[in-house]
Amino acid sequence: MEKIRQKNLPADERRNVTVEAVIDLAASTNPGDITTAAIARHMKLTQGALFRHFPNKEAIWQAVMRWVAERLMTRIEKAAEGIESPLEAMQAMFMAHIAFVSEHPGAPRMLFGELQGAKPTPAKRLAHELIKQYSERLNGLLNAAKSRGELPPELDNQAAATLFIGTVQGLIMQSLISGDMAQMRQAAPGLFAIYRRGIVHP
Amino acid sequence: MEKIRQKNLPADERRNVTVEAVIDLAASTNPGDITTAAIARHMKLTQGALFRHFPNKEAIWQAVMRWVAERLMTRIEKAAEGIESPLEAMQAMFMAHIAFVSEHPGAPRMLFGELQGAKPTPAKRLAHELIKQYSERLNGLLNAAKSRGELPPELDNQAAATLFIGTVQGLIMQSLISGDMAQMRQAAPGLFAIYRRGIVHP
DNA sequence: GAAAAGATAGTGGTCAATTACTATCTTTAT
DNA sequence: ATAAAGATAGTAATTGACCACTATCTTTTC
Repeated sequence: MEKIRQKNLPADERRNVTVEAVIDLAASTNPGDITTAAIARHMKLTQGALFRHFPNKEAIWQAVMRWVAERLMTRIEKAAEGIESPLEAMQAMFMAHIAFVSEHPGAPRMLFGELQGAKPTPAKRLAHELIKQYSERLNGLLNAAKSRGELPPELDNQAAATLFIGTVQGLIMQSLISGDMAQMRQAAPGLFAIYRRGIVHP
Repeated sequence: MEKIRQKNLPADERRNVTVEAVIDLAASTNPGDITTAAIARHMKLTQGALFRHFPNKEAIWQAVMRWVAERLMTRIEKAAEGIESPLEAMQAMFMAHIAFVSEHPGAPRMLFGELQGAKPTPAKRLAHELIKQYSERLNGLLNAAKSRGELPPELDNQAAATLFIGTVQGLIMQSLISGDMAQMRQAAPGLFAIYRRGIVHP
């Protein structure tokens, strides 16, 4: 009594497969150009069947953003876990972020694509929350580093946090443009080294 | 003999107006969602009339990218002109870039939007050329700074150039997200200061 | 008055979403 | 145990909205 090929997946699992299909497609397609037909084709389903599990396309996008936010944040938290030095923790977060993106190139593209949008869709709200959570985490680490004497007290937290995120975003952008994700992991340590010297010095 | 209201513009000028209309719309609309109808409406023209001046939509996008590349590069060249210190020149370029973007928020969105695309359109080729030209300019300045003793010779040019562009891109991204362009010009000096300390220090 | 620029009204194609139907799995009654 | 009944998942065809682009007629400009 073996399940060789399970054609009909339960609803929950089908939704998960859908999200992964979108992330997959986003690695090589502009998110705005991903059609429901393309998603369905990629998971070997008919286009109409998608709407048995999602009320509309926007709901799919929402599910994808939730997936990205959850996976990215837990990945970053885990990386920083148990590291006593805040500066070292920031470096670990940086590397974990880059590693996550190099495994899922579609993830940042969905995020950027959503943030570029004009009107406030539910998916965009999720993207905003992710960025906000990220910034607050960084701000906490910067303050901790200051009270431990690892960073000068006069450092502008806002600027330091913006530059951290900007460095990640910039590196991702360059890699997306060149299409070479391996290069990203290689360049990451050098970039963080420059950033670190910039915030450490008086 | 006064031209109070010239309804029918000559072809050249109409093309310029079209490009400006697209940049204008891109400030508040995802580039991929800008329709020819929206462009025409924004310049108080009927949709079909656009195709008297452009063979197709792709040609419009090409013209826009040319506009962005030309204006941005001349702006940056002018800013660095006559500054003897390469590091000071880089700072001037940084500020000029930020100023340009804050005046034309649609410009970086068109650029990013085009670079995200999968297949190689003519407009995307132009975008690539812009980035390449920019990188080479930076590389030259970094080398000049090294031979003048303003930067340590062991500095990784590739990393420094990536971080420069990344810093600009990251700042732009954050401002696009918050929708506050004034904040960008305010935050720019602090960001460049951190970057500068990062590359100067041994 | 001729050429250039614009208005009007289409065309074919693509997309998200809907509908009517079929297949497959699960539960329940005997 | 097993067949009937109900629930769940998927198919195939269609719909209406919208889009880039075109053909034809009208107005403006020199």
